[in-house]
Amino acid sequence: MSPSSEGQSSAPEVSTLTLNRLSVYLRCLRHLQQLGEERISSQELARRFQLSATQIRKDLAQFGEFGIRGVGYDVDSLLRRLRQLLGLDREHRIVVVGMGNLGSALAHFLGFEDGTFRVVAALDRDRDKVGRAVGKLTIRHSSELRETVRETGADIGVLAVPAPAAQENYEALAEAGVRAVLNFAPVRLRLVPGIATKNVDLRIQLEELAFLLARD
Amino acid sequence: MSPSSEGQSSAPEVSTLTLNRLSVYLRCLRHLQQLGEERISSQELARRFQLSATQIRKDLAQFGEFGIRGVGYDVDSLLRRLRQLLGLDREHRIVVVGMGNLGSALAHFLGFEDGTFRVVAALDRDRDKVGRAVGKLTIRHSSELRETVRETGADIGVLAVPAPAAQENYEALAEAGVRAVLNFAPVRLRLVPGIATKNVDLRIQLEELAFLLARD
DNA sequence: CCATGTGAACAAATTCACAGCA
DNA sequence: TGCTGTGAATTTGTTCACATGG
Repeated sequence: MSPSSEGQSSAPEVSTLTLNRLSVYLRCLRHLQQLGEERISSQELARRFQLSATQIRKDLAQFGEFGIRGVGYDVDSLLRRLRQLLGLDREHRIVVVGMGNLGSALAHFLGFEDGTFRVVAALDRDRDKVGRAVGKLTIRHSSELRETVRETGADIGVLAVPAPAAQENYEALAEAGVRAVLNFAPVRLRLVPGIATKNVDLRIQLEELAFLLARD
Repeated sequence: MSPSSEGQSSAPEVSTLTLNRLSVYLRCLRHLQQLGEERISSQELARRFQLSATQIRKDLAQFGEFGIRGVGYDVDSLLRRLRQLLGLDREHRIVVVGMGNLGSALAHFLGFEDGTFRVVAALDRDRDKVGRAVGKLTIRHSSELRETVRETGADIGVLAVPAPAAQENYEALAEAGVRAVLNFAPVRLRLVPGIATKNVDLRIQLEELAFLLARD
């Protein structure tokens, strides 16, 4: 099993690897668009961003014929298709649970001003933190999770609580109606069916670097 | 190419996937050790933490025979072997570049009190931030990177600067003598040979969730 | 015996090589 | 002609099934 556990979907099964590359392509295209480029070939895209041309084509071809043979891809329209494909044509609302260092930073950091992701609530179980401001938000108490999700229409939960509190808060998020969770706590969650769950484990990343350092 | 670009090592080539699972096993074992468990079979480990027993054995077997046939693994000694294998038997020193929300949080968060990773310096290019405290550290100016790395013996750099400044600061870290970099900036870095480089891209994680949400 | 360690079977992902179309 | 889209070949990763040995 991959260290980043996945949720469960139904349709033609697109892999996490592919999906993450689509995000990369999307970013590259945004960049090109800002540079005023109108067309790009897989070759050129690969060269500029250190990607694989064949893989770009394979990845895209999974979802339809987006390119023009002999020419390449139209930057604007590919951008549009990718955004749609990734579900970025509507805004996602994020509730962050756990207002420690990391949680507070994430509450600031995960809001993008482009109508894709917006942080709509910040919660903590520490009563002393409740009422404090985090950016434009006011911290609410964790016990108000259900109301918060209902009122704000949050569909994504970000877990930034200490490890021992993670499972409990994860389940609370699921209960409260969130459909996806990004977990920063260093634990293996017992997954709730129907909730798309991803782990971001910073210690694991550091340990990988430590291994590579030990190897030379 | 994987969205998390790897550095380059020499020896028997162990995959990122395996490596990350080893980190997971390590964590599970720490947990078991705290519970006072002395022995564990791959089966039992798999059951408790939702892993695959065969895969645990394959992963471990790559590095030697750690188990006792008919019995299982000795928690303590396996823990020791894994720590050693992952290069966690010595302390790694981290310098964080970029003291925005995320950088400051990481400076707090990435220090573990167990002799494996310690944040030894925090830098920013904004003169107004220089001199401020972040935890027990005082922010220094980015131009002092080289001296900072020399003085502190930092071997890992954490990049938490805005996207446009990432490449430049990445190369500066490499120049300054750091051997590994964990990049949080949402860019595809042009890699410096000999520098182990990993990307943690939070937007990509969110976009994966967005896709999964769009799919039902 | 029983759980590890492992070759062999299988599955997934990537790369190759080229057919097909603007 | 030149680049996309794609089957076929290859490589990489996972699972199976069992021989091995404490």
